[in-house]
Amino acid sequence: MSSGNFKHDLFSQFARVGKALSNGNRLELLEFIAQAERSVDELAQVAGLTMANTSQHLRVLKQAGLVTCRKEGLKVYYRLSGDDVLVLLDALRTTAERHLAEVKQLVQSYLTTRDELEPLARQELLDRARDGLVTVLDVRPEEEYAAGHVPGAINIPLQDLESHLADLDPKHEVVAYCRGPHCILAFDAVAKLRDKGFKAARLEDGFPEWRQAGMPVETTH
Amino acid sequence: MSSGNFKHDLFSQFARVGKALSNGNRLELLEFIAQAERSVDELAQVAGLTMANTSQHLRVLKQAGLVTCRKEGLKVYYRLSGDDVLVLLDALRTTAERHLAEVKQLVQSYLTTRDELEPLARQELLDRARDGLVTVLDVRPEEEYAAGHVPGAINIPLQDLESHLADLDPKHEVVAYCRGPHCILAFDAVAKLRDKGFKAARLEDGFPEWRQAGMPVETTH
DNA sequence: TTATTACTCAAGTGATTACTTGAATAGTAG
DNA sequence: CTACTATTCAAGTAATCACTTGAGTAATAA
Repeated sequence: MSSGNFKHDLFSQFARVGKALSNGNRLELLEFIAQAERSVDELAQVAGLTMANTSQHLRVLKQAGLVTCRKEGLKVYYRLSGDDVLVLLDALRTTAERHLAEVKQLVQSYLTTRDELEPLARQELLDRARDGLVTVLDVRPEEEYAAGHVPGAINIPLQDLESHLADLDPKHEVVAYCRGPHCILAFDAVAKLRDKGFKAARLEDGFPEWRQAGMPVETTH
Repeated sequence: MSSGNFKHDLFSQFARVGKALSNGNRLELLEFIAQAERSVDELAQVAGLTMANTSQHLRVLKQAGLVTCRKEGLKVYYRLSGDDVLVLLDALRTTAERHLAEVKQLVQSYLTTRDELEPLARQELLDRARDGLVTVLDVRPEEEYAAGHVPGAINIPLQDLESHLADLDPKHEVVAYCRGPHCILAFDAVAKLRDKGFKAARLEDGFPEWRQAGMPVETTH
């Protein structure tokens, strides 16, 4: 009978996945990997970690089965090992947001100082874009945009926004999006645009969620 | 601009939830709490931990926003803080099962030694039960059964199964279920029944998943 | 009142984790 | 071949974690 070992072993295995999610830097790496395949030094740079440290975090994620990697030339590219990992990350964010007062407050205070407009829902964005009422703005880096973006969206990475304001029609409302509901790129973009007199809003969440929801996706060939 | 702190703080908060999921004992407690409200010593007993240790684990789960508690008389009852926690646990299990060879192997070897029959899907169970073709057997303890069970299911806790075999119709197939896809009660029950010559199978997962899927639920008044 | 129960808190210990530093490996370029 | 780049490995340290022990706190019972 017993089976106490089976149970114990099983929960220990589940805990390995939990452990992989138990560190802020690893979660940041995961969110970044969720956008597209990433090399180790890209990841190290964006998360502000050393190569060695990043490599170790990636090893943990890999051993937990959350990411896989392939080697191409000198570089090693990491990606999520499946869509279920996106679901898991989303569940984690959702739970954190619903039950942790600290997260609510953090997002709240950031939103009110940066973005007084309510974020826009996905379907609403598609409708307004189809009617030519809004300009959809993808503020992610070029490679991410190329890997897949919201149909009709134009790509101006955040750091280029200031010098490309002329490309935008001041009469149209601008809807910015980036990597996810907690990616700060879109917040910053909206802040900058509103500062320059544009009417700007954020998409309710980011591109991975858009794709996940089964909305249409355009790629650059 | 900056906002590096916002991002960092946000991921740290998310990691708090991950940390809560990073220990096997805590996951076991969570799965047990997912069934119904539980007192601390019930939880300590089932997980084989000391009271103090259990209490500390529960504090971690509470601070991560995964459970809440209420005091009634001497006892403190813990429960999940929302359905989104069930979703999170399910995502964790799913990811672990899909990507961790160890889990696959563990479940596989356990299934093949204990349960040669394939588990039964939810809707299929309802259909067959409605037609009177199967006996649905809830092998969880009485209190859990009372808190909610599959309509028409009879309750025989695992330890009473041997002495209550006469209550079961040998002509009917028996479908057993318990707390979840990895709860060992149903495995053991099926093993015992098949040992006694019954035709027995497991429900594909357990009662929380049944409830979660919006299937009908019966309670004992 | 004292005793008992159910639980939490606090201090201590060994194990694990995150990160750093420096060396090792593998693939590419000259 | 050597030089260089991207990555991993290995060793060390400070911080954190899991668990134990023993004391402390409410709520109930005698």
